[in-house]
Amino acid sequence: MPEPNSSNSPKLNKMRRQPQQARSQERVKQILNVAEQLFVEMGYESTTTRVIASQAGVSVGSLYQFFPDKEAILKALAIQYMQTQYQRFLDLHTPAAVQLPLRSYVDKMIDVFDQFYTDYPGSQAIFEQLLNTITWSKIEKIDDFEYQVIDELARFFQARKPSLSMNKCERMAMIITKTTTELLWLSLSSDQALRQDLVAETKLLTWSYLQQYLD
Amino acid sequence: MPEPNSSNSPKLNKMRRQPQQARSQERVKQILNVAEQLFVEMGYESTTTRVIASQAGVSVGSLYQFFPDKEAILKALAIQYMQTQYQRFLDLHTPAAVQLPLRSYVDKMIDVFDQFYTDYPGSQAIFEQLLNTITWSKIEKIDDFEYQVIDELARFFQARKPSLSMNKCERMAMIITKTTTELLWLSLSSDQALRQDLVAETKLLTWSYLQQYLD
DNA sequence: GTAGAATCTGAACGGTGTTCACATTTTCAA
DNA sequence: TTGAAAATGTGAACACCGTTCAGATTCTAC
Repeated sequence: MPEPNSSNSPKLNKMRRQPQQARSQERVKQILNVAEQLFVEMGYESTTTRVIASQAGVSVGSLYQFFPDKEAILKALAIQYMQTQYQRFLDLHTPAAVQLPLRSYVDKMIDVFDQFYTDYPGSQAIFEQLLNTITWSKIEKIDDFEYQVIDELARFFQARKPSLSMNKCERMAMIITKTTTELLWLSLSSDQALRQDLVAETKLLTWSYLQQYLD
Repeated sequence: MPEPNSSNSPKLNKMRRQPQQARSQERVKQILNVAEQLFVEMGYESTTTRVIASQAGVSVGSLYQFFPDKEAILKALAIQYMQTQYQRFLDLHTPAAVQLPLRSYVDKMIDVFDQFYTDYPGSQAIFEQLLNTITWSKIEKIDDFEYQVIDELARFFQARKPSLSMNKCERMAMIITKTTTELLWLSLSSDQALRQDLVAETKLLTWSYLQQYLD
């Protein structure tokens, strides 16, 4: 059977063929490392597959053995970052967090995302390139992560105030996720002074809105 | 002198050569009409300059006589929409508006933008394509419009509460502009029920935040 | 009517992402 | 150890894109 996964592997067809030998896996890492550096330095569009391959010490053909197209490389990088970002968000939601004053929780939550971008400076460029590139309709896995964040946030809201319907909680979570994401991105391309100010305003905005329902 | 405007015309170099004959002006309109339809139907990337030209009954060379590159066509369409959007926003800021209760003003302002997207359904797709395409750094004219909106809004805030510093007003305006833009875009790709809900929540969010400073 | 400027044309250019027939390397049963 | 099958690697070739430009065509004005 020369077909590893014909066309019905909904979760792992990022890669054309799963690398089965240690050598291949090392090459995939090399490609991702080189690609990230090039994407950040020169931008996605200006980075050609030929250059990625040559810098990684690999032929173009090999590159296309692991990734179905150029976009898949960018996606793979973005997904790595999104996974760690989501994990940090999950870690925040301890049972104790439900008891926190609303304002304290909001501050901590915004700080988690702000800190993530500080700890992984490359993620900003990768996310940016991804949004500018992808055809937007159907990003499959990509906004899957955003939906997970919204869902987790909604559950947290309901734990705080059980009288609210799950539907309402999801709307609130959607609003908060979208606005904070947008504002924190804006803060990333600002100088230090404006950045701190924007983070503070984001907290105030989020708290003002949530106060209308929770508390 | 075969050079109409060498390189120092900062405001009108969207077009390579200003059409001087009636025939040319008609062709430019044709190109813009055809391009808008194709961009909306098939997306910016999938629409080739060859197809735009042929559908408009024009050669590729002619197309490049009016527009320096493919992106300029998309920009020209977007700028048309942004101008009318900005005008509607300006019309809202009558002297009487300063006296309105905060909640009423917020409702009206959000409605202006929501109504704009309803009246010009094509604008959504054009804006979307633009954001996905443009290299982000330096969009010149594009976020010039956003800055004008922010500036106008900041002046309005200070007229409402003169004790606030202009700096603070600008920060508030920036926050409001970014968040409402994001949320209204989200509402556009939602079904009727969710859309109305999102517009209502956007108003609540905006009002909750502004209340902290104004009032 | 005609010189000269404006305009139009589409084959040609340089560059891109992607493929594929073939060469090379690894695996593993005999 | 061996050798054939499977996995992997290669880069010239392909299809297509945005863009240019030398030459043909049309318009303007005297």
